[in-house]
Amino acid sequence: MLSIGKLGQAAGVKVPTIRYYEQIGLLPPPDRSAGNQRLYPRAALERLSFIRHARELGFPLEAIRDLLSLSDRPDHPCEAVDDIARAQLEATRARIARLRALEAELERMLAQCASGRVSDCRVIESLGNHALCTHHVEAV
Amino acid sequence: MLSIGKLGQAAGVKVPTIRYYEQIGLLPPPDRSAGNQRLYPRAALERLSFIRHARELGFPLEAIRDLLSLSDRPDHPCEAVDDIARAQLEATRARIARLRALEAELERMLAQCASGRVSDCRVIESLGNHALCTHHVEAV
DNA sequence: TTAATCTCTATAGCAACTAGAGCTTCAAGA
DNA sequence: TCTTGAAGCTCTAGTTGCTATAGAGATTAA
Ligand SMILES: [Zn+2]
Ligand SMILES: [Zn+2]
Ligand SMILES: [Zn+2]
Ligand SMILES: [Zn+2]
Repeated sequence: MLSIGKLGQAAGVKVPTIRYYEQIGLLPPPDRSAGNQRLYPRAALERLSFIRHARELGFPLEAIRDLLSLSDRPDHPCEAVDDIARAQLEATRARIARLRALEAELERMLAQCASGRVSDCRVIESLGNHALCTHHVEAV
Repeated sequence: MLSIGKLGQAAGVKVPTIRYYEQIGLLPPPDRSAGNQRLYPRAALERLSFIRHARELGFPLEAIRDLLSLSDRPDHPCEAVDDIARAQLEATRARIARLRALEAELERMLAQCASGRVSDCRVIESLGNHALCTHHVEAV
């Protein structure tokens, strides 16, 4: 059995985060010691590592909740799992596309600035005048 | 003079957002009508458009606050302005790099899945077993 | 004049944690 | 056995950048 601190260390998750996951129902409440401290079985480490890995990949907690409950049904087809992963891939690609447009605009602004006085700064000018943008992406 | 609604429409910013910007000191409190409604001069539209454009480019509000106060000193050198923009460019590039690594890992997971049962799903397996990842990026 | 539309303040909520206060429990050394 | 310090407990509030709601008052058009 693991204390919350050991579990956190083993999974690479901070202690308050574990308690937070329990609070929102992502981790089941574990048994307690005589002194009311949480004691986790080995299985909790697997589950928490799964969550951590999915978080690193950008899955929102709601998606992770679904993935976890799907993984409890090993005999079902994995279509729903793959759908969630595909949605995450799509979201990731959309964010990349948006950020690349922002990168290009920032680069352009900086390249045009001759680094003189603020009154001549192309960065300030471009920010103030939307029309100076060659391309534009709406918020996603 | 513009009402808050007209200002919001003109700048493409929602009314509660304008009030929020005033609350956090990003926009100066405007004069009020006899009936206590906000009345904005034309200059407020410029300022708000500047903020909106910077937000679209991903600048955090704190950076925008700095940009605005720098733009009030036209005779100063624009170094500090360019520094902020460069920092934003760097942050954008870092996020892109991270997202591209995530994209690759999601692609790999999905490509390897034969779409059978959950017990054989490579997506679930990869999420559960960190060691299956070929590359990895720490959170930024 | 009356109805529709705006605007006002204040409060609460979102994601996904993080930090702190003030307390209790536990493990190891003297 | 006692003591000390780390680790644990609960609860609340803060983070970022808004958005939503409620209930009231102001303004405008027909
Ligand atoms: Zn410049
Ligand atoms: Zn632009
Ligand atoms: Zn699958
Ligand atoms: Zn991985």
